Amino acid sequence: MAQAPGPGRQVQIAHIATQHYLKNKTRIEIANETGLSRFKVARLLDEAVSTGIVRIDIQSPSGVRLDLSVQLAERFKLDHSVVVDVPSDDEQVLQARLGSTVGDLLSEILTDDDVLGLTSGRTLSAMARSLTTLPKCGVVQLAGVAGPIQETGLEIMRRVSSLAGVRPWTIYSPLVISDAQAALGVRRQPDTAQTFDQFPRVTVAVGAVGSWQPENSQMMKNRALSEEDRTKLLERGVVAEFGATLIADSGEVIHDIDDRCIAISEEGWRAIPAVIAAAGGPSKTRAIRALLASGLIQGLVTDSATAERLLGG
Amino acid sequence: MAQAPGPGRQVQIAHIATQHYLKNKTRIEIANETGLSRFKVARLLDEAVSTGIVRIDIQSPSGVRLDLSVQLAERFKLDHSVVVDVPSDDEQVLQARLGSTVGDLLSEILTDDDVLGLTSGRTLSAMARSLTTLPKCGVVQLAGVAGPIQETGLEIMRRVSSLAGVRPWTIYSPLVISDAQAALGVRRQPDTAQTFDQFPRVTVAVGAVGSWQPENSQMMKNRALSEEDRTKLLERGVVAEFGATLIADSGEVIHDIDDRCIAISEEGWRAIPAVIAAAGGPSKTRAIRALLASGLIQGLVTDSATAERLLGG
DNA sequence: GTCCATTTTGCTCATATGAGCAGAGGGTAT
DNA sequence: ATACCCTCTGCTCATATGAGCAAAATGGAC
Repeated sequence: MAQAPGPGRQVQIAHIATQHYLKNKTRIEIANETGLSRFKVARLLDEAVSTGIVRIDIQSPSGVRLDLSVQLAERFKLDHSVVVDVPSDDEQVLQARLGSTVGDLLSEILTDDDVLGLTSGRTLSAMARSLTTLPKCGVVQLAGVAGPIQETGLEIMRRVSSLAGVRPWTIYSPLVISDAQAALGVRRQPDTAQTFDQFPRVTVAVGAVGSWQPENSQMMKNRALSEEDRTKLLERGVVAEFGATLIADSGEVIHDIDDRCIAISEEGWRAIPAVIAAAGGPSKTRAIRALLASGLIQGLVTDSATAERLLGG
Repeated sequence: MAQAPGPGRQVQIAHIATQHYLKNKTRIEIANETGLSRFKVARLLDEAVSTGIVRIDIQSPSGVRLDLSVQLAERFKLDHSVVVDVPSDDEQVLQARLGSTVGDLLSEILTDDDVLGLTSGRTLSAMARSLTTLPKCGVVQLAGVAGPIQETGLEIMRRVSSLAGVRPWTIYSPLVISDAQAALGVRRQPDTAQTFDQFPRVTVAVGAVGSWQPENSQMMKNRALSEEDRTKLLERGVVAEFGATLIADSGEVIHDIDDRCIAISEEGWRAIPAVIAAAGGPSKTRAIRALLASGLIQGLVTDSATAERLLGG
């Protein structure tokens, strides 16, 4: 007689469920109080959940979308996943929110023993502005400045290392150089060489994501990249950049201009135990998906609309 | 360091809570998968609930307000309590809904061994109309017909006993008689006397509630009650009637016209193991409260607005 | 670097719980 | 009334869990 329970039974179930789930009584205590066996109480509690009388939800009291965060972490095998609601479509608001969230995450994760690696970008600028405290960890710049405005990237390094109370390892160079020969010259400069020497020591890294298709990337705007360069790379299937690492939809890394870039290499990324990307918005979803497919990252901080797109298909 | 958890810890808590509460993994299984101790997992699960990340609610998937039902039962020490949402203020809609609900409750409770006692009233008419099946229990009319329309009360008895497949014990009499002497005569009639003889056998009773203050009562309209009668009884503090049993706010039963009434007595009610009242609406709330205070009933079927008024103070 | 206070952690052992099963109970057909 | 099938119930025993406590860890003051 698997029919729906009548009102009396429903109230009985609700009473027992209230005692257990809301008042933390054991099944044996409830059995003693109601005259039922503990087996019967257990079955009624199971029924309370299966009929929807008891509903257990993972809520998000603090604005972090915990449900989506857990789903992303499981789907993409991430060690760190934080999804936040961002009520505005404005890209600056989004970057500010993602920046402050990844800053909060770093404050939790980092210890004095860590070495923090950073790329550049507006999301990381927002992160640097929102941070208020860091442990005394190392701070290493992982890539030259992607965009036309050098000062922004250097401001990130200045601010973060100041909070950590350490001297930063910086790169006074653009991200992309006109030719491989000149890039060799840049890498030979003592300051840059010393920073590159720090790359293997990095234990936690945070990077922004550039999108090539659709175009939303500081690197693409870099004048050392000719129109021919861009066309060729798009034809090769580039859809994302992480530092200067170029990635196709499949996750394949495309190495065509590695020798012209002043940034950590693919192998360098893969040697870092905890790599976290901070990015979101409709124009970056494809790029984020490609980055996830590359296996380069162990963490992602994004917004809920992007998370839903990533999870949906 | 009792500060709010950061985003990373919140997601960790949400992950663990998801595994336990939604995927039914034990604390030991989760400990093995995450590398944490089972004690730590237990503490994180406690924190999930205390911070509101996990929320456990008693829902009402079927229209029975289980939360209010449980609260009423606990507050007023009721064995049976069913509260339903009634979206309309119309009294007929309310009575129909309460009638069908108490019918459902009876279908659950009654067995062949029971003897069902019934008063009259529109709520019980609705109950009789909505019932589709009953066990082969006895059916006893507990009170003469309160209102001016005799046929309605008899229709309840006819229909209910037909569903039970038994011959009903009826009372062909009004509820109130002009004087005690005449009432003695009515009780001496063989059919009525035999029905009264069944009263001690009743195991489950359902009654509607009449309100005297504010006035919403079929009994008050009974022409055997003079204006002087009514005035005197109101002065004595009557606010409710149950069958013909008159009750004051305090729950005290007022016996002034017992000898003129053709109905089960207070002692008769108190001898029945399961007495259920079915009533609701703003005009009956005070009466229901008085009835609850009397200790005459072990069950109540009402609407959610009335339940909230009863619970509110 | 040391000391102290507070918080966090892992433990023992008694109690709570669940999975699978055998027996009891209920309903329907004959 | 009896037989049969399905559902429900209470059981055993291995496993899960919690309360209270001692030890370890952490952070701040000096």
